[in-house]
Amino acid sequence: MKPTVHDIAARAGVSLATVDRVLNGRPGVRAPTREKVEAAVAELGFVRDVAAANLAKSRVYTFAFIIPANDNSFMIGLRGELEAVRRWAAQDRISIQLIDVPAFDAEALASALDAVRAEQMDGVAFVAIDHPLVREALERLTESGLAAVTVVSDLMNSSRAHYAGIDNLAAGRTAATLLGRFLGRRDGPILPVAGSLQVQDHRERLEGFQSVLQDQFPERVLLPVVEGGDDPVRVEALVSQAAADHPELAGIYSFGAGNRGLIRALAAFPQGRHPVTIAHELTSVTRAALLAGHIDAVLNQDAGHEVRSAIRVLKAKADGAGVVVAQERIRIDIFLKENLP
Amino acid sequence: MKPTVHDIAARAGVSLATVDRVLNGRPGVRAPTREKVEAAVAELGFVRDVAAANLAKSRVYTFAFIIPANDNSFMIGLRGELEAVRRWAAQDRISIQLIDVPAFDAEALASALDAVRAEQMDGVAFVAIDHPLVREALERLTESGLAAVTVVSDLMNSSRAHYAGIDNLAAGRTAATLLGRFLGRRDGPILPVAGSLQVQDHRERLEGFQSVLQDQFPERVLLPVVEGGDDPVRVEALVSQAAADHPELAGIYSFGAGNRGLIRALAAFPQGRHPVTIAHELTSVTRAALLAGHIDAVLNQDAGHEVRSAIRVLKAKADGAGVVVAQERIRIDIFLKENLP
DNA sequence: CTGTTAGCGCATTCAC
DNA sequence: GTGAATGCGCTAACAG
Repeated sequence: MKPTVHDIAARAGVSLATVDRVLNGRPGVRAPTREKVEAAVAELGFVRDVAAANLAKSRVYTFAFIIPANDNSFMIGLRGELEAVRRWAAQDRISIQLIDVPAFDAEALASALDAVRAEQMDGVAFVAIDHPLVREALERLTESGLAAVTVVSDLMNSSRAHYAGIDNLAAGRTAATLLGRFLGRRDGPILPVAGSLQVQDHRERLEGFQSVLQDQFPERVLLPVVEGGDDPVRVEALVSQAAADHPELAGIYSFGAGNRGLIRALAAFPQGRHPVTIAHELTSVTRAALLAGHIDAVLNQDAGHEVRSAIRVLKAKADGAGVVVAQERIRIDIFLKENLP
Repeated sequence: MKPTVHDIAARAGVSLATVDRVLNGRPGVRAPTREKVEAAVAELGFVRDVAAANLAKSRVYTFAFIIPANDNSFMIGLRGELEAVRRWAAQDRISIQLIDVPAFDAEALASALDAVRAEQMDGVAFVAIDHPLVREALERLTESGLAAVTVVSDLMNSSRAHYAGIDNLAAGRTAATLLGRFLGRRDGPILPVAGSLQVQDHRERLEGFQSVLQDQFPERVLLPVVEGGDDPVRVEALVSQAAADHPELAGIYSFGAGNRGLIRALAAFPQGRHPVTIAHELTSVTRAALLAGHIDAVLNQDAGHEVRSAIRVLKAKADGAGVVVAQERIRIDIFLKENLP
């Protein structure tokens, strides 16, 4: 049988209350007593039963998710996953509060973080924006003992406990390899379509893409990157324009949102002159395009996995427990028509 | 506050014991009393606190994993994942027993299943072999109220509660698309290398592969499949032989184990005549080969995910709870050099 | 058939 | 500083 607090108390010759004080690092125990208890814990290999502890405390974990009020399919999907996970999480006594902030608004994000700090929650997950205001708010947060994890977009060299998202540099590199190899000997330039180069993720994807292209496919011409602002209408216009300017257009790497516009532009290409296209995020739009043959591959980050991972990590931090590292690594999923879920 | 058994008892005008009897479907309650309790449960929206219940019962979930004593890297990795998950699972009061059976031995598997049944465990996960003896043992198992899930290899139209593994037909189709597109206009036949066509998984992969190849790349010649028996030595000999017989060999799809032999054979190819190669399962061998450029893509099933998924499903069944469906779907991972974890 | 009671492993008042 | 007692939500004897 696993040792309990009773066993520890007996072994150390003290009462339950004292054991509890030591275990939870509370004051009011003389050093020699504390050492006796710690020795007993080590000798018996005691590990506290978190479930029982939570029951006794009637503990409810309260986590906040700060999500940009962005209306693209990916963010909508993320919200959906969060909602779906809520009931599942409730069974584990964890309650999740969803906080909306305007998209791309560092100031709003920073004050949302401060608000969370004021509410004394157990942890917070947020889609990061790399901005001094956000960084400062994050530091304040972690200094108050709150666990913070970034989701989808990271904040390097900060005090966040974890990042639940993909390596965007690697994603760009993957796209380049796939596109280069799918194109084979087919001539023609490649058009990179960003959402916004203001965003760290997109910059990283582009950087990875360019680097592999130069390295592995040096003869391939890369057109100047265009920014669609994650807006279908603008994306459609930009792609159509590029098609007109470069009749030989052979490939497209779309690494922002607004893929609805991309698909519309692609549908206008003449048969057989269809550029090889790779896009990001599996949504109803990209899924349909993949099946229809308009898109050749989709790189995806699993929003559900990201949400669940963030919660697991937050809970582990709150319990002072460890995580299964491999389980928390978010993969760069490659979807072709054939391996669609 | 969430309602507790006390609230139900008060609302229904009965005692805790009676509530408990109804909740757990135990006999000894008159129909009208039972209905009163059920009404109270429904009205208050009561859901029982599984953690508290387990604490009261001192419940320990006991699950068995029946794994073939196969010494290929994938199975070794699977064992490793199982081991890694054990400590994590122990925190949730779940104990996992690992049972070895000789590989490809239906009779041994069937008696292992019977042994598990005799031991009154809570659930069992096993790598299935499609054989009448196994099917019968499985039926006996589930009829005794045990939950069973298949891992890696499924048993269709059986009473298993869940399959934690990939769609092998889709995997074969994915391989064909990737290989066909990577080859582009390069001439030459493709060699399919199986482990054993006795195994359902391998048959399915081949079937999917052939079907897409005929459909999408009808001009491509597919050589007769060779069976390496998951043995590196035999695989090396077979691939070398094929290379000698077909100097123009352009592609290889290896969908069994023994990839160490495949890599050795590939290393002997002259520069620039290297066939485009796709293999299964990311191991230290295939990872190194991917990085070295000997292999072009690896299709993978995440053994850690499969193990954790099997455990989650088994636990959910034992609790009579539901699962997050999307979380339990095992993806066909595509790994290129660029998106290696 | 139904109710009372004592715990599961831990945390938290309150006395001493 | 330390200890005894009570309860978290639920189950499982044992009575009645």
